[in-house]
Parts: sequence; structure tokens; C-alpha cells
Amino acid sequence: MLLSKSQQLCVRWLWSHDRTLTASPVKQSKMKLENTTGDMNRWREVDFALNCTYIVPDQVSDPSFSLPKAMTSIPRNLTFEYSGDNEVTGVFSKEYIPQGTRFGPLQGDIYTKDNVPKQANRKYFWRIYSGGHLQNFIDGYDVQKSNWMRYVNPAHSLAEQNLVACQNGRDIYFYTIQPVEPKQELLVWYSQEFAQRLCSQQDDIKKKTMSNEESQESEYMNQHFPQQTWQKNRQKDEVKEERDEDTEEKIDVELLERDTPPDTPNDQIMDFSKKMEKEHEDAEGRSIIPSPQPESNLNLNPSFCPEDHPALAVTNRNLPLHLHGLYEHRERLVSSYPLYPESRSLQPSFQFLPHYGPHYPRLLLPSYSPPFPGMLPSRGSIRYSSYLGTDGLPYPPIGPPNLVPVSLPYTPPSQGGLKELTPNISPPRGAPATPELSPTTKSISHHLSPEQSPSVCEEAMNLSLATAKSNSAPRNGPGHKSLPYPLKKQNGKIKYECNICLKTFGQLSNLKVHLRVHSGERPFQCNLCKKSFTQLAHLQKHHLVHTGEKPHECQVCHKRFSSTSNLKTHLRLHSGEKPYQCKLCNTKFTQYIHLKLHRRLHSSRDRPYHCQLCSQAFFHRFSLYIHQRCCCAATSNAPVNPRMKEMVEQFDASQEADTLTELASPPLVGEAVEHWLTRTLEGEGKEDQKEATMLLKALIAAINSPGTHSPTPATHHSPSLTFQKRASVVHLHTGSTVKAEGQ
DNA sequence: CTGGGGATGGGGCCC
DNA sequence: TGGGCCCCATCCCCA
Repeated sequence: MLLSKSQQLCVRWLWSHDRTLTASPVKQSKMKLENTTGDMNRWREVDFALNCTYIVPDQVSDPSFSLPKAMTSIPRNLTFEYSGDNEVTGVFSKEYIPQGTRFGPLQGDIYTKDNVPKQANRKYFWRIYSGGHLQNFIDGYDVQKSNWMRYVNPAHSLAEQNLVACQNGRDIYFYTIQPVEPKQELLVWYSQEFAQRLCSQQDDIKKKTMSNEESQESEYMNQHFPQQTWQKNRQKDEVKEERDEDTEEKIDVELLERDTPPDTPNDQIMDFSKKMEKEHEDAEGRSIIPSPQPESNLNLNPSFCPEDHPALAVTNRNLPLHLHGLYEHRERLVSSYPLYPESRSLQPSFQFLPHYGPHYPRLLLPSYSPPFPGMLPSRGSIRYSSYLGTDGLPYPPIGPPNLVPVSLPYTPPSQGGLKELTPNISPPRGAPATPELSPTTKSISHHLSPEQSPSVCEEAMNLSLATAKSNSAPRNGPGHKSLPYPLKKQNGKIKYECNICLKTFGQLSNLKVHLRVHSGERPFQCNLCKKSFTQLAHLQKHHLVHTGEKPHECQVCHKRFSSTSNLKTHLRLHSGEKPYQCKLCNTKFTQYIHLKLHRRLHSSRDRPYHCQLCSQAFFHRFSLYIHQRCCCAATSNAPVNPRMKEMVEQFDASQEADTLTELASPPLVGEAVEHWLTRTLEGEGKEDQKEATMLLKALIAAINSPGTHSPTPATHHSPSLTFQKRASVVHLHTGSTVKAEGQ
């Protein structure tokens, strides 16, 4: 998108502003960023929508929660940062978030141009365009109606930008345009297309005759958005400096907003402007705000016209984010910018960090599950323990079992806490935690750097939770949250359940590692061949490929192996151990895979359990039983579901079926069926899972329904019948350990 | 085609 | 919490 001269002047000024304040380190970061996001800069909004890898829905919280949606909706891989006043000052990642992740949509009140309440505070307005015209506003001001996205700060420079705002349909989404490291702040800026629309809008406005009302608004904005005045003053200074980079452009923001209703005067903005001025004094007490100077009226530049400029979206840092809700955040950044830590991590700190690019396989997860488990929050022991009751057991989750667990980074107010979160009382910059419930947050945060704040907040929140607990708050009372991960108690031990595949783990860390299976996150990359791995140990093991090292030696033949597993397999050759045995022909194998391959040789005639009513045969007695009860065409009056029939066949040949004894009880068989289906459905589409779940219920009902007797095999004394006590490991008479077929 | 063996990677438990 | 260790699965090559 090429910009008019007036646009270029505006953009140029802001860009030079960035350059002035950030100097070379940002330049370097910019180049790195462009390397990683290069093509993305030219993406259209539809490209983001089509190519995003992950979709992160908002947290769905129990409506009974007394906290506003803006607070409770934050995805679990994100967290708020709080100021000393317990106000939200920004949104940070808790874990690694890959490039191409979509957040949103932004939520809030919807206003058309004509029905914007006169008293509306427009600081959180986002514009939705349709057919090139302003369609409506999304107002994120109301914390009850907006979501967490209202708290995301604008990126002040290209280098720190990691989110891009796009309008898809009539919604606003944020996409990650680079991987976000843990504890890194999410900072958003417009997509190129979005910015272009705003430019076009500006062009339209320019063509209007400025009305009296608009003049007043312009005056108001100059008065109430001192940042602009400051910027424009700076711009005048910088205008003389010729820039040869097309990307160094910015856009005047006032014109862009002129068609919107005038703002309600807002004292908070006024106060903040004073604060900003104060904060813009450098260490020597010298004001770095340029003194007011006559402004060149760029707004009236007749040469203004929007044109295509590919670099706009990533270079003009002066688009009117502040006009729709990011203003204060932006101010905060601007005001502290001279002290803004340049050490902010923009690049992966770990050398093996994988590269997530547009080519990364698209992974859409159902909305009821976490976006991708790698993004699930880290729950440290301290945090987690705060969810435990006095007996060390977790509070039972509230709501229906399938309710998405909600994690809140603060304690729910016991009474009256919401008051301070209501928009009429609390300024839009960060809904503050209730001070009386999280006193330590406030006290500790005062002494910490912004980077330290989140974790400290978390800890402080734990303390608040502990306080709530000690106050004997009812466990299921209002405000209590379900756990960050679903928990089950098995054999007296707490199990952490993956809410995607339902696997349970004895330790939270195991679950977190496991979740990478679903997320596709592979944080450990080989610096030689660029292969990446989910675990460091795998990477270390992989390095042996390059070094040729074989650390494991067979003590018998002194042959060396790179892995203990293969050594162990090899040792079977010396010991003669063949633990995998075919139950049909008694052939034994040293490796399971060989048994598995061997099984294919056995045709259906080798399956000992034949249905006497149809031609189908099974490896297992219970499979035949299930078959006859739910999908044998000869015994069923109703039409047989072919998918159900297929499922029974597949289960019959599964590991789960093989691990059962032939006389396993119906509940055990049902459990095995469920386990098998859960395993095989991994990665399937939502609809497939839905259908399979329905069939599973029917299957289990058939298994558990009061039946007659277990069918007997039509063929007698199949070899498998010698394994009446089949398990994954069967001790034969010889005393040697043999794993039965199909284990 | 079948089976043996090796290479490699995924995943989970233990400490 | 994370590294070390282990088990298991899969692929490939070869006899």
C-alpha cells in the first residue's frame, strides 16, 4: 500500500520516533523479525484466517462467576500482568506459543455509527468495515461484555510486535506473527489490510468539509489525546529529515476518527496525560517532550490519498489503536519508552527452538478443548497447591463435567469484589484485582520489574486463595473455580487428565510433556539437521546419530548399540527369549512388531470365534459376544450400522482386546473398548469423534446389558484357548515370560 | 514373502 | 520441575 505524502509524513514521524528512542538494537530485531515473518507482512486478512495453525478460543467460564468476562475469558496459556494498583497492564504468554496462532474474536458491545451512546467512552472502539465502509464498532469498554483482548497492548515498534489484528468477517482476531516465548508480552498491531482500510477511511474523511462538530472533536482530541500533539510536534521536527525507506511512514490518526461521534470527556485520560508528561522526563529531569510548535496541518494535505503500501502494516506505529481501547496502554508504553528494556526477548532464547511457519500443519481443535495443549498454562506446584483443600485434595470442579476448566489468575472475590471491576468505577486500563483479597500482589509488585510481575502475581494470588481457604469458604461456593486440569482420583492417587485424549498422568509435568503430542510443539531442535523433538532426552539421543556414538555394549558379543532398547532386543538373541507369541500358531518372536506382522498371515479362518448366524469370525470370545448383541445382521431386527460393525472388528484386532482375558467381565471389556476408541480417535475430526462416541455408548450398553451367556467358539481348542488367563505378560509352565499374541 | 536385526523416535515413569 | 531412563512402535534393510 502506497501512502500519500501526508500519510508518509505521519508515518515517517512516528517511525523516526521509534528509531530515535530505540536505536540500533531494535533495528536488528526488526530485521530478524522480518526474516521470520517476511511473507506474513504481505498477508491479507483472509490469509491469516486460512493459514493459521492454531485456534485459541476464549475460556468459557461459569456464568455464576462474579468476575467480569474480560478477566475470566483469558486463555489458559496467557496471563495478565498487574500494576501496583492491581490493574491489568498487559497480557503475557505463560508458555511458548507458536507462530500462526489465532486468538479471538474480540468481544464487546456492538454499535453502529448511528446508535453509539452519546456517553460512550470510545477508548476501546474497534472499527468493523464492510464493503469498504464503516459497518459498526465493537466496544471493548465494558468488562462484562468484552473479553481479555481489550487488555492487549499495542506494539510500539515492529520489533516487539508479535500479534497482528485482522478483521475476519465482522470479527477482530489477533494472530501471532512470530513465536511468543513464555512470559513475553503480547503486543498487537494492525494487519496491512486493516491499516489500509483505516487509511481509506481517512481519505474519505478528508474529502468532507469539516463541520463545526468535527472541529470541536478535533480540538477535543488535541486536548485529550496529548500523545498526538506530542507526536505531531515531534513530527514537525522530524519532517526535515529525509528518509529513503518507504517503510518509514505513519498515518495521522485524527482524520481517521473524525467520523465517529465525539468522545465523552474523560478525566482519566486527562489525568493520564499529565502522568505521561511527568513520566517523560529523563533521568536528569529534562523533559523529552518537545515543546509545542506550530503544526503543519497534515490533515488538510490535498495530496492525501490511500494507496497500496506493502510495508504499512508493520511500520506505521501511529495508527489509532489508542482510539479504540489501546490508548492508555499505548500511552503507558510510550511514557515509559525511554526506559523500555531493550533486552526484551524477541528471539528464542533456546537454540533449538523450532520454526513455526505458514507451512506448519493447520491444527484446529474443537472449541471445547484447549486450543492446543502446549499452550496450556504452566501450573507450578505453588499455584496448583493453592487449589487444594486443607486435606490436600482438590476442590471438586463446579459445573457439568464437560465444562472447560477455568483458570483465573487471581482469587475470586468473596463479596463486593466486582464493584471495583465495573466499568463505571474502574478505568479501562486493566481490571484491578480486589485489593482486600490479594494484598500481597500489590505489595510485592511494587518492588519488582515488569518481567517479574506475572509470576509474583501468581504467587500472591496463591496466598489469596489460601486466605480464602482459611476463611472456610465453601468449596463449591460462588466464585470457586474448577481446576486448571481435570483431576481424577485413582487408587487414592491424584491423576492429571489430558482433556483431549483423556489419558491420565500421575504427575502434572508428565501431562505437560504429553500435551506436546497434541500441540505439535517440538521445542528441542537439532542444530545439525534441524529435526525437532518434544523432549530434550530425545534430542540428546538423536545426537548419537550424528556422532556415531554407541554407548551400549552387549556383554556377550561386544556389539555396540545406540540405545538400550535395541541392546535389550539384541540380548534376546543370546538368551533365546522370544516373549511375543502368536496365540494361533504358537510362533514366538523377539519383537512385537514381528508378531504383529505375523498376525496378518492369519486369515479369518484362524479366528477361533465364529458367529454361527453369520460368517464373521473373531479373535476373541467377547468380540463375538459384542458382535452378536449389537451388529450381527442375522440377530438384529434393526438395520446394522456398518460403522458399528467395523468398530467391533477393529477392536477385536486391537491391543486392548488382546490384553483382556477371554472371560473378562463386561465392565472390563467396556473399559477396554473405551480405551481403544480414545486411542484410535486421536487426531480425528470433531464429527468423527462425535459419531464414534455415540457408537461407543451403544457398544458399552450392549456389553453391559443383561445377556445370556458368552458365546462359545465354533472351533474348539484353538491355540488361544490355552491362554485362559491372558494378560500382557503370561507365565507359561516353563517359567519363562511370554507376552501373549498381540500385546 | 517371512523373519531377523538395527536405527530412530514417541511417550511416560522415577527420582 | 526436568533430566535420565526405560519401554514400545515403526521403519528400513537384509538374508
